[in-house]
Amino acid sequence: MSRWEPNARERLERAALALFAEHGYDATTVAEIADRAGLTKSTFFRHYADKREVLFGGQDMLVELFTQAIRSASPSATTAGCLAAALESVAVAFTPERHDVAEQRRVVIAANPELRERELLKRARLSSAMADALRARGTDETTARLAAEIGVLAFGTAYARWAASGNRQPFTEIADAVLRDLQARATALGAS
Amino acid sequence: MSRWEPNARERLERAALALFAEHGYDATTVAEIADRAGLTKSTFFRHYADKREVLFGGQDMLVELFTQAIRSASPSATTAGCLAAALESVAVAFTPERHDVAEQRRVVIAANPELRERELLKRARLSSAMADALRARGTDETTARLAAEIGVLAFGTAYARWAASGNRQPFTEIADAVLRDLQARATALGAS
DNA sequence: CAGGTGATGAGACATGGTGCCATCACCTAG
DNA sequence: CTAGGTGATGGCACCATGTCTCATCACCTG
Repeated sequence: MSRWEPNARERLERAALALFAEHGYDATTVAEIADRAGLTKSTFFRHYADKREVLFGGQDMLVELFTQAIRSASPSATTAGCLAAALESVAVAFTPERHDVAEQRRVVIAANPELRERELLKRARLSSAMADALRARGTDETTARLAAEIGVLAFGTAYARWAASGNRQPFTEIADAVLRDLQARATALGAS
Repeated sequence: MSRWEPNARERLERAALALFAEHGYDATTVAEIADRAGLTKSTFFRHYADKREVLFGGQDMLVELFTQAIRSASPSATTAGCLAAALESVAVAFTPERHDVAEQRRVVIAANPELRERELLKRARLSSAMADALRARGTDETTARLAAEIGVLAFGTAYARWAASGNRQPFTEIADAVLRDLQARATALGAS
């Protein structure tokens, strides 16, 4: 178990989540996280730009899934159809066996303003990437931004419901229902 | 010009904006800001929770204006009508004489990821407050959240256009056009 | 076995941010 | 006019985050 144990990132993420859940985010120092992972502060910051990032390792994959789904959608698909496809494509990241970790992570983030702020940044990046992907297939500027915002709102709502304690409903079903609801309300709102 | 010069907050905000514009946000220390304002680091942190906050002093007023406009809207007003009223009510904060400072502030924030992140937090608070105000007048949960998101998107777009160099169009006109555009797109998006 | 490569360790350093206590201006009671 | 109370400030110690540089070590390759 020397210096070259593999999976440094994974070890750091596990250690961080466990310590945050036990003592809280503020009361946990980077040195403690690194210690628990058998590493040092230096190595932590070589893997993560700051302390918050250790909880957001999977975000790049999420962005990739969203944009890939939109890029590979049929040219004749509607914008709303693209949103549905994008939401469906990320379901692979929210399998039942990841449910417990997701819930733990959700609680930790919810308890700390600094982490909620970082989550907003991640959501904004997601929205921005979706808008780019929509524009790339010819959607006009305003619709692209609006649809991306609705998509992120739907994702956030669906993720929260999926991760909430006790709810074992598949992510796809939740996301589908949320998106349909939002779409209907958008119609009513625009028509008023 | 001793210890008890008044308007400490205002002096700190001016000093901070000037230094950020000249040397950049990162290259400016809190001690330098305080020095320039004739104060000390201690006093800075007594007025602002952290270094970023010094650029977001007017946010509470913005929230107040938005929610007040929605609260005082006619019970028979549509949700979209509430958004329009809210956007119109904040125009008092964006008078021509504040244009230059706003533009300077916009540039500083745009140049720094940390500050952009904080701006997202402020927008989220705005959205949350608007959704609360809408719910308070009977709007259903989903519509309230969606409308608040659209309202903030409209505000952000309008503010950016208003503050952008050279544009001297009144805020009200810009906001109105942006909101109408978004409303039309929302209809089309929902109907697809 | 010599050298290159890449991840890690170690420690100095600046800054952000917190906490405590002393200081000073102003106000008010007596 | 003085004594004390109040509130904003200064000064300083302190810890954690985050940056930087250099040494170290494992592994691989010629």
